[in-house]
Amino acid sequence: MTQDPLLSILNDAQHQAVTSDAPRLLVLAGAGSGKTRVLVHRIVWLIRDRKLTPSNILAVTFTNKAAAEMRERIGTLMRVPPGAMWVGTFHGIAHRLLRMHWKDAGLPENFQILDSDDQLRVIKRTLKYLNVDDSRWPPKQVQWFINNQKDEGRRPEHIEHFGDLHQKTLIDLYQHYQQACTRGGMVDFAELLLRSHELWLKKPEILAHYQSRFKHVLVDEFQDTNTVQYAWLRVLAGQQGHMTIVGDDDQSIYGWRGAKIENIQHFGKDVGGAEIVKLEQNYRSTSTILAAANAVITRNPDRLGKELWTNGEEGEPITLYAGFNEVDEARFISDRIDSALLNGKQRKDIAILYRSNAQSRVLEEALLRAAIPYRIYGGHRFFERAEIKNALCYLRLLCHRDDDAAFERVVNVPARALGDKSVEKIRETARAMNHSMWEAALYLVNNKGLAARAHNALRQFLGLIETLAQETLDLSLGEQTEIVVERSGLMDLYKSEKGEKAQARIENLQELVTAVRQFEIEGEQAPTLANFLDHAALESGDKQSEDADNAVQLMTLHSAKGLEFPVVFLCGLEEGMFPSAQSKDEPDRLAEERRLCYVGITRAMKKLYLSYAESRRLYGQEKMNGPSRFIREIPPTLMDEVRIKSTITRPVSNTYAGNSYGGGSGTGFGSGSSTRSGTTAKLPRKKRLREDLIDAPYRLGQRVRHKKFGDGVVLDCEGSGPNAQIHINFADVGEKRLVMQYAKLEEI
DNA sequence: AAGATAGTCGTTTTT
DNA sequence: CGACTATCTT
Repeated sequence: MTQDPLLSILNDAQHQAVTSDAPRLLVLAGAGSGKTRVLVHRIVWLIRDRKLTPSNILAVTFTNKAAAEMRERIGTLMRVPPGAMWVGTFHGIAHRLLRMHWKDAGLPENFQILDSDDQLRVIKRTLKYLNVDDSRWPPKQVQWFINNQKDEGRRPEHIEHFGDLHQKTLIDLYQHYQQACTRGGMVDFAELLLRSHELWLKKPEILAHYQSRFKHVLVDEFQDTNTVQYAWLRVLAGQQGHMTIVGDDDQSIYGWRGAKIENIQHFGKDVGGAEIVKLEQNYRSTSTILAAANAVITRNPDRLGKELWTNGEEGEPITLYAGFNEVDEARFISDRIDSALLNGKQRKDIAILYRSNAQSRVLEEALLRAAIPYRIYGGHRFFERAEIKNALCYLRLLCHRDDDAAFERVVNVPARALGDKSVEKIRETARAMNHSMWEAALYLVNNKGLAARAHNALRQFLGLIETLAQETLDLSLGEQTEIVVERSGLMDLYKSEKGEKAQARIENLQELVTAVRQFEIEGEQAPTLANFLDHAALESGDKQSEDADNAVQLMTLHSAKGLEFPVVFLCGLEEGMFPSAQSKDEPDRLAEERRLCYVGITRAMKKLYLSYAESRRLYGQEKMNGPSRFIREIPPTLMDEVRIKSTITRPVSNTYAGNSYGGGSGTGFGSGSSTRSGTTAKLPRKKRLREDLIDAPYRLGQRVRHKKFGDGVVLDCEGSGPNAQIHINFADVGEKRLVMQYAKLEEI
């Protein structure tokens, strides 16, 4: 019994959670408490000991990454891939249901998924059509409104406007937007969920089928569920179905996008009693880090209540640094990273976390100057990049001519003399005919409804799509994509442009072909183009070379959720930054900021650094915000405050400032003239270290020794071979340019 | 039909 | 301040 691989490795709480027979189980899983393990083991236990079949189980997550991990771990533990088990994201599962029951859901068989970019375009068009002033109703806000309503399960007819013109207009826009979607057979992300919820309500026999199939529903990150998601789950589980929900109210950080922390807070009451298991033993962090996390989060009201503990070591104290300004703060961080690397830490073991993306800039510059390779999370994902979306829109048109969003996007890309007025004409005609733009375009071409130039251009475009569709009919997906990328003219378009950007676009298009081929290989039996397009829409593609490159990780606190790093720098801890200015005066929002801080602290395994800048340049103005209240909430006994006096004098130049910092906290301003940002060399923002590494005789950041100049760090390499110029920052004499063949450098 | 330029705005992100 | 957009200009 003790050798049972399923249960023997679990602690008591985990064991209880895995083997509970309660029809409603709430697992309150603290950070680093083994929640995925519990989910995975519970699923396997249900199959083995409660004789469920894989098809009786539905496991829901938020991200594709989490779903993939769970699926894989279940497979490993069961030794067979759990084929019939549904493991996926809310959206993925909703999508699957809608594909299977499209008719009952009131959708066309070939409906397309609209990503937020497409959605915004459709909304802009709707605004134009209704002649709505886009300064009073900014498209982004309209989008937010629509998605919000959908997340709350509301259709336009459910919303009251109480005679308010603004609200009335929003509802109008929602309605017309929805009509546009219907006309083009388009379904946005929120619609996937709302539709499948409506499917449950509208078709009891379908609901009954799934209720009897899914005897057990398990949900991960339950604190992030919104209203529709929760309603959908509740209806599906019904009276009979078992529910296991796993989550942590203290890690609810997505309230601003519709997540309802109440879902987890009131779950027990809501379902008429649930067994609650708390996973409080933490396997990730030192007790010092946990004590800090507990101290912060305990200030929040209305918690379900949980306190992390560990059997592990106390570890090092937390280091707190008060930067003189944001540049100084960044320099401190890059310097400490440098030492950590010297002490044998891997770059990928180190993360810098911040509240908002704008903060990454200074950090990047400091890392670049210190020649430390880094990687920034965020920005556009693979399938969202403009060139990829253009290619995808051509593919979309191939399988669905009526996809207006796709039509509009590429009808004049590459430019083929179809100006705004021609497109407007097509749009109007479509509107009048109550048909898609494709139909309208056909009509216009057949009836000579356009000026000669536009007429020819449009005819050519329509012909191109038809030809491509026919000629690639029997080809593999990969070949099809390759041909579309070529013949659409997209490849030539980017080839004619110059610069790194265009080069990257060409490479991305090539990578798209690779991605399609990969999809073909991995997918079950001969996937169709439509399958791939769904995949592209639903998985915007992590395609960011994963942890292949060993680099310091920079990301927002939100993106860091779920991850862990041996060394964490949590920076920008100032009032107004973190907690953000917009949140600090509203209790609920402040509480969410505090949870975000809790999330940040609990990412650290061994060593945590906290830092802030006494003065920060923000929007072109110097601000003195003062240290974040979150710092004060951590017991001082857990922290060491670094106060390095500016003692080292160095030659005045624009070189890296080495080990001298501006004054510590309490020191007046202006005392550290050496750290003024004006002396900072301007570094090209887009230049990433990884690209510079190619063919360089030395790795950037490589430590080298020179007979005369002593030890230094390689900053840059120009050229290769014996005449290559090596740019080195020497500890003693500052920056030097040396020629490879004479330098006689020794690697250290 | 692309390029300059004025104007705006300024958390957090997944699907 | 600087990134992004919308509008104007050539």
